[in-house]
Amino acid sequence: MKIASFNINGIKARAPALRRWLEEAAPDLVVLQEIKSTDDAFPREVIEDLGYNLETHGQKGFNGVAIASKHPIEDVTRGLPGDPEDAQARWIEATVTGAQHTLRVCGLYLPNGNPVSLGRDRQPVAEGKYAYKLDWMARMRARARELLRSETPLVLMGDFNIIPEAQDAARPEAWAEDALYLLPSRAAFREMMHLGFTDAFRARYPGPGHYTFWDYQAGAFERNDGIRIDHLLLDPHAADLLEDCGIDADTRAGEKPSDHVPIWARLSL
DNA sequence: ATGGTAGCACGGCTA
Repeated sequence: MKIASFNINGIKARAPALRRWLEEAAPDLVVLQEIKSTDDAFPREVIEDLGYNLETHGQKGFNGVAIASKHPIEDVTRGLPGDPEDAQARWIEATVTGAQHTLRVCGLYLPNGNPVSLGRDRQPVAEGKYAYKLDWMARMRARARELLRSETPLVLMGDFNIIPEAQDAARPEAWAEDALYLLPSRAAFREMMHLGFTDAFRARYPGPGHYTFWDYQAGAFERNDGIRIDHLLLDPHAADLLEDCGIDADTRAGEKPSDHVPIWARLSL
């Protein structure tokens, strides 16, 4: 089964590019982020016409996630547990069944966290949007712990808005005081990983120069000034099924592209 | 210090 994640940055603007990629890459399942649409306004035919089932968790104007799958989508839940006050649409879960295994999928759009206010000592202060990011990551870790107890294949994938290591940025120094790279952000990500997750891409491609996002501004893509912030995390059961993984960087060079590109993995489910 | 680009939706926020 080929599974993928793609931050499309607006379903209405991205419908043609998304359709082209779905036809070309033909994933069995894809989680989408930044659909920037309510469930009602989502142009479902863009995805359903290609033979996918679709479950959305939308919000007006911002955020919003979805799961599309050629297999039936079962046991869907919407929203990240842990804060009933949190109205932002950033988390969706579902179960799909392959020939031999069942897979629990979490599709996520982790908060960006900028701007970060720095104290007199130039250390980040956990307030406002940055506090929301760190709180959200603690809630994600708690949910991951719960899901790991089932001892069945589990994958967390999406736009994590985290640059895990210096080698995941073309110019790490440019991100030194950014919420995507600050030490508390990377530490929280490592805490998650230490529950037992495998970064599917890193498992197959060690080394620098692999990115999933290039800013629209200042010709970042042409200069390959990118960062790797979209990730596919596998629990030990799913990691044992990993066959292949890749980044479809060429979609960034297409017509009216998203600023992110798809990442995918093949699991022997 | 600022501005560079894009999406949603039509003003200003988010990234």
